[in-house]
Amino acid sequence: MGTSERKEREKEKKRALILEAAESVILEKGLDHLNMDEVAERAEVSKGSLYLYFRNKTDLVLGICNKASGMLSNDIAKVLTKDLSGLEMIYNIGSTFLEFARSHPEHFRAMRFFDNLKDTGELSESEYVNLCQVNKETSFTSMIRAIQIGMQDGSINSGYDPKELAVLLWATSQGLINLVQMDQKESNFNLLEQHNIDVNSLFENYMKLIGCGIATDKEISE
Amino acid sequence: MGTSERKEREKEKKRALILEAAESVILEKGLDHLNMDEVAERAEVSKGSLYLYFRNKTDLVLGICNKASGMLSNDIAKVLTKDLSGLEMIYNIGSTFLEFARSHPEHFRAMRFFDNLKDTGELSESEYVNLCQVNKETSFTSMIRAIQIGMQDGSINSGYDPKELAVLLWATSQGLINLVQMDQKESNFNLLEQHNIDVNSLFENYMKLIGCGIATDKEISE
DNA sequence: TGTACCTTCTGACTTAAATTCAAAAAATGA
DNA sequence: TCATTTTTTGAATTTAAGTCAGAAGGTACA
Repeated sequence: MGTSERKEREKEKKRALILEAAESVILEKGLDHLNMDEVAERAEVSKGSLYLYFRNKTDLVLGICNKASGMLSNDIAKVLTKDLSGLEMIYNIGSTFLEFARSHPEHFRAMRFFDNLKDTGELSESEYVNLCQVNKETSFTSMIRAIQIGMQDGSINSGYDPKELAVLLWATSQGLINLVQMDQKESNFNLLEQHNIDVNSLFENYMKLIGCGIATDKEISE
Repeated sequence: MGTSERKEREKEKKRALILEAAESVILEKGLDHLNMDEVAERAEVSKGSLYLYFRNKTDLVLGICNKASGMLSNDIAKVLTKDLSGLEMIYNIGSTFLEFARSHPEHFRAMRFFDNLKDTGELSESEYVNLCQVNKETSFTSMIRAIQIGMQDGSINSGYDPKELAVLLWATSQGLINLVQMDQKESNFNLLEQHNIDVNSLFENYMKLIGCGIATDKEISE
């Protein structure tokens, strides 16, 4: 009867609508001022309806994390299509990551929210958990790919296990970006500002530091 | 009349008592199941009293963060008293950091809570904010010191700005430790486990990666 | 010792926000 | 058109933080 398919589609559309409403709240007020009443109001549905489309608030935020991590993993995947050496790809992925966090800070925060949930072990039964995880894995796989390419083309030192190196790059760049993001909010006391450190120079030095560690000797001398 | 001093001391004692109660809840149930009723019960005071000693829940958690960051900064300061090269000190500080996070995961989480507050810009008017920040600065300063020592004794490449390098090391090791901590909680999907990566080997490789970047050539050849 | 005053403590109350659910409204299909 | 199913609603519930008027306990001085 085909009706059910249409309904399914409409349901998805509405779900997307609610997500957009939630995003708009987040962009305006920040993730930790997200509240269900306001989402309902902006999405022009009743509060009760939200819960027909999302299991709970966490589920809703994970929905946003899913969009966010999807965007990021796309951006990262694009790097692999460029005509670059593996090492350059790694640099590029790093910039992409940083650029994403700077231009979508609240989305980036939603991704951290997901990580935090994992950290506390309370992942709930959100269907988005798997989607988020897949997005993350996808980005991560791109990273591994770039490293493998670099090992093949001789731009990256083959002495490391590609996966392990990918984890290292992932974790360290995440740490760096978190710090940068934290420092953007003004406060009476923040590392970068206080020590007069420029983000771009910091990032370059990160690349240099990492670069020294992973590039082949040939590459370094250039 | 001296009474007020005694009272002040007693007030501090009680404050510490409440903090301990809160810590015990956190150790048992995790930071995000901390609730004021339970703290009151364990500290054997009324709920209202909590608010005589702490402005609000955030203030209480920052009190714990203060303890935590104090412990960590002490541990780190100790490294500087050892008879080591600057580069070895940096390694040591890294291990100290990792070790701290592994043995006091909830305290470490409380420190992240502080960072998160800074991130969202809502530091409230907790008196602990400054204390936490000072602790952090202290650790950070130890790091700078170690780097300077290393540049003097020739174990660390002088090509970097010590502060900037310290920020890099700080941020990247934080990122790495966050990842490790996340992965400790079991979940159906986590990077390290899934890719069969051992934490110790990961950490060693981090040191190696970083080491290549910051050590002097002389040092590397050894 | 009694009493006025001050400080600290208490727990019932208020508030805010997430979540539920019985009943209303809308859609479906014979 | 009308019975049945699906979807929506918003008032009610729940939970946990935070408040505050009054109780309890101290202190000082006659």
